[in-house]
Amino acid sequence: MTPHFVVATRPVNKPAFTRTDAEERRRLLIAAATRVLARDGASGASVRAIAQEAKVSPGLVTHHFGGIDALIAATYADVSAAVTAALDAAVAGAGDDPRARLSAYVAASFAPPIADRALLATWVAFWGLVIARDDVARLHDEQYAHFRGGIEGLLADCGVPPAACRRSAIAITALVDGLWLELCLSPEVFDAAEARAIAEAQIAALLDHQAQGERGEVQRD
Amino acid sequence: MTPHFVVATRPVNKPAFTRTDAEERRRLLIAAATRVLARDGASGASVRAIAQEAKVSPGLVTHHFGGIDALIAATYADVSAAVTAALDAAVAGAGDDPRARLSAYVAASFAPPIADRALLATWVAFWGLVIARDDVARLHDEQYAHFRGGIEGLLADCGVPPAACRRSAIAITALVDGLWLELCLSPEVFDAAEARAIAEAQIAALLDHQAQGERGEVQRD
DNA sequence: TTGCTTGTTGCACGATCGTATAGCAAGCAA
DNA sequence: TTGCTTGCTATACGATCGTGCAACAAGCAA
Repeated sequence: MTPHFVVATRPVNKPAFTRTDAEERRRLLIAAATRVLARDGASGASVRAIAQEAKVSPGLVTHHFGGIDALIAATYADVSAAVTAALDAAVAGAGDDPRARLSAYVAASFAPPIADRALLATWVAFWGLVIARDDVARLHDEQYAHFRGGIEGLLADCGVPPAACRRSAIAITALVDGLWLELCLSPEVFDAAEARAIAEAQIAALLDHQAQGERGEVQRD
Repeated sequence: MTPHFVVATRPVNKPAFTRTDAEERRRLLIAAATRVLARDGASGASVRAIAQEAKVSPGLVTHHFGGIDALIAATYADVSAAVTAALDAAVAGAGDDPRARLSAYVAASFAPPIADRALLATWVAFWGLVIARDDVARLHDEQYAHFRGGIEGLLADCGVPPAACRRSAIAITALVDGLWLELCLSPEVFDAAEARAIAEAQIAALLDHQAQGERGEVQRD
């Protein structure tokens, strides 16, 4: 017996969906992709999962981004910008003392929202794309150059001679990245405070060593 | 018109496949998984791709490992062991001077087969699993503890006081890992020789700084 | 109220995923 | 040669993947 009426699946006066400005919708999809990437990792970030997280139809991803790859790349750019903003804000709020600004940068690297297992999942997914795709590799190179440039500036303000800035910045970037990675992967080995102390000790050693080198007391390498 | 005979797809006297000892076959599958992981990354490491690389039927993966996850975990253990062996061999071949042994460790970290884009792809895939799965996370913790323990021993031989060994080892591990990661991700920014020089300069600064601290000249942190 | 623009839905398509299983056959033992 | 053990193949299954497309409808303009 077929019913002669259709059961309403929603209140008749409530819209089935809300139209949104294209750019705003893109932002919402990027935000959803960020959450899914953080929660389920790279393998879980499918078109359907992201669309469900954003409470929209899967077709919208193709419509606004042309494909899942472009959405992931846009998410990479967005997360990178958020990390940069968090680090810049920490440095800007540290006052005028160059050494304090450098310490603020390091401290922010090991504090939320940067030192976060969810952010690590996002970053690992991106590294996978950096290896596999040239366009994402270019995004990474730009971001890394930007990070290193920021450290170089902070080091120059601390009195590091220009000739040593580049290698010192690479060293500190690598140190912070390595500590950040292990802090997120195995939080029980050391905590954020110890990561910060380790980084500070290394930076102090680096600056002292360079100052001695300038005075001619020690000359290695 | 159906032919009255069947076309032979292979010489009648040649075996269609060769039987192999179970343990040996497991090794061959792990080797194939390593190659696929390095070539195509985590997303390309499917059962079918690995089986094709090993020139066997896909069913063999399930038969010998019970599932793709166990094969990937076994591959992780195998690659970790290979890295450990390469580092140990470099240290063992460096003679008796403690400082030279530490330098050999660092140099090996930035040379083949360790500093290799293919190995990075494998490692990134593993990190994704470390985040998603507890059993792989335990594998990682064991490996990291092993690496750090090795550095701690080398540092102790270099005269670093026991109380400082732990944090110094974490610092050097993070520094080398960070340099290794960026060296593999963006080989055009700096090369292996510069990575080695940067790491050596940091280690020199660390050891000098600690020696000064012991003599009471400087006391920070 | 009417019409138009376009953001959005919902479904279908082929490809590929991991896994289970029935049966074949390689190679050793007798 | 015969028989047996078991490594191995081949196939099928359901689930899920990314994408394309036609129709729908929300919301503004007139």
